This record gives sequence, C-alpha cells and structure tokens, in this order.
Amino acid sequence: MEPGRNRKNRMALLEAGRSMNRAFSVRELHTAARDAAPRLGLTTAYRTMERWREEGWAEEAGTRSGEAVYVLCAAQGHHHHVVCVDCGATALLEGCALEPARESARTAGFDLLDAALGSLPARCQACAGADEQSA
Amino acid sequence: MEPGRNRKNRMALLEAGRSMNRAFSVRELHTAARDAAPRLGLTTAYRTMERWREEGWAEEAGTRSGEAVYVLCAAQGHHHHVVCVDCGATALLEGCALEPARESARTAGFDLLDAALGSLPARCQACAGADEQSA
DNA sequence: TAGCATAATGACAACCGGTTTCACTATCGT
DNA sequence: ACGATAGTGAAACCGGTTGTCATTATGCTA
Repeated sequence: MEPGRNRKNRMALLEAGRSMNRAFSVRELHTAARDAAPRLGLTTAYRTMERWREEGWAEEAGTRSGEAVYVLCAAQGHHHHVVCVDCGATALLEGCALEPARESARTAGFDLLDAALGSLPARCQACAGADEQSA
Repeated sequence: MEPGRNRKNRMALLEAGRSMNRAFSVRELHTAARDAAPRLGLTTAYRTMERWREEGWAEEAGTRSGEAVYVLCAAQGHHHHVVCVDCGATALLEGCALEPARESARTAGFDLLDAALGSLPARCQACAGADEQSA
C-alpha cells in the first residue's frame, strides 16, 4: 500500500480503518479519520475505499442501515469472514467452509462466486444475547 | 397468499412475477405487470414486494446495476438458491450445503444467518460462456 | 341496495447513499 | 523554481426507494 501523494489523508484513513477492528461504513471511516485530518472530505473517503477494494485490501461485507460496510483484511489466499450484521464484529473462518456449496452449485450448472462471498452475514454472541433480552 | 382487496393489481403482479422464472427488480416486475394492469403504479409494486417479503413468498437476492432483485419461492423449509448475478437465472440447491460453514462460524462464536443467505451469488453456464467470449 | 369504515392505490415529492464535476492544491521530477 | 499531473473537496447531480396525501375500491352492515 504505497502512500504515494497526499500522505496525510491516506494515512489518517488507514489508521482509522485499522483501529476499527470491525466492519465499517465509509461515513464511519470518514468521521473517525477526521479527528486526525479535519479537512478530509467525504469524497476522498469514498475514493480511497474504492481504491482499497481494487487493490484487495478491503472487501464489501453487506450493508448496515442502508450503508455499504467494508472489512479490511490482509489475508491474500482464499478465505471467508463472518461479519455480525448488528455490530460489525468479524472473524476469519478456517479452511474453505463453502466448498460443499460450491460443489452443489456446480451440479446445478452454476459457478459460485466465492469472491462475492468473502464475508458471510452472521450474529456474534454479544449481539445475539442482547437480542434475546430485548425480545 | 390471500388476494384480499384489489384483486386485479395483486394478481397482475403475481402473474408477472411467476412468469419471470428468474430474479427480478421491482421495476422489472412493475413493467411486466403493466401489460395486464396499465394503471398499476410503481409505488404499489414496491409495497407488494415488501409484503411478499414479509410473508415469506419472496426474498432479496442481491442487486443488479443498482437495483435490488428478488426471487419468488414457495419452498417453505430450509433451503438455498443460487442466483446468476448477470441474468438472474436461479436454481434450488439440494440439501443444506452451508452446514459446514455454519459449523465453522459457530466455533468462531458466530451464528450464521442462513436467512440472509437464501440466495448465493453465482454465474450460470450461459453467462460464463458469454463472458469468456467477450474477454 | 345504500351507506359507511377502512384497506389500497397512485401521482408526486422528499430522502438518501453514492457518484460526478470542476476549480483548486499538493507533490514529484527536472 | 517550475511545469506536469495526481489528488482533493464542496457542491451539484443521480437513481432507487420511501413517505405523503387525497382519491378510489372493497367488504360489511343496516
């Protein structure tokens, strides 16, 4: 991830994103990074996220209240995350748990897009617990 | 699916949706249903789709060029579809191919939301072939 | 059948996440 | 120092979706 030009903004965004430790929306990232770089615009946050996605540092992980959320991940090989749809907490799954699904899809004449399944919607224990209480 | 009031519109939408045999956006549904019910408004199409979703007749299957797409399915039990992200073609997967993933998620402390994984993004053979040619 | 209560409708406006535009600025190579 | 160019941000814009509200269709009751 070469900083290239405009080091300040990129670094602020990167720092903010890394310190999240969970899935976040571009707006959240922008807000967090603004502490370190007050003049940072939302447009740049969107553009930077797009760039990270292209370069493989980030991947989309569904949406939360209408906004797309992303996870940062340096793992290069084939892998899948689970992402809590409530709080954005993430975990990396061991091995490829989607191989059976991929096989099943193939027999139906479809190629499963693992790329689009990098993160699977789930609910973490904490949020599941909170849910039960409110019910 | 009780027709209730306003039989005409509902029936036109239902007929249109059923004859699609693939994933479709609300706009597409509205356009198709307009043949049979010319005065049908887009708002009603959105409201009807929302209703079907609540009642379990339809489920969201991702987005295509910015629009949310849905699939109709009468299967009641636990099941998963694959949906071609290009043309919307669908297939029903045999058994629960996501059980290993669910197990893997559980060991990480997450409950996989099977409900949100009713349709898995894929590419059908026809679209995969067309893709190769254009490349 | 007439009349009423209310679910349903549709034209239109508002909303909202996201993208594009464009004049301006920071950075790099020379 | 200076020209070339990548990067920036405020604001306009876009398209899908949702809300508003006056009107209409339907079922129920008398």
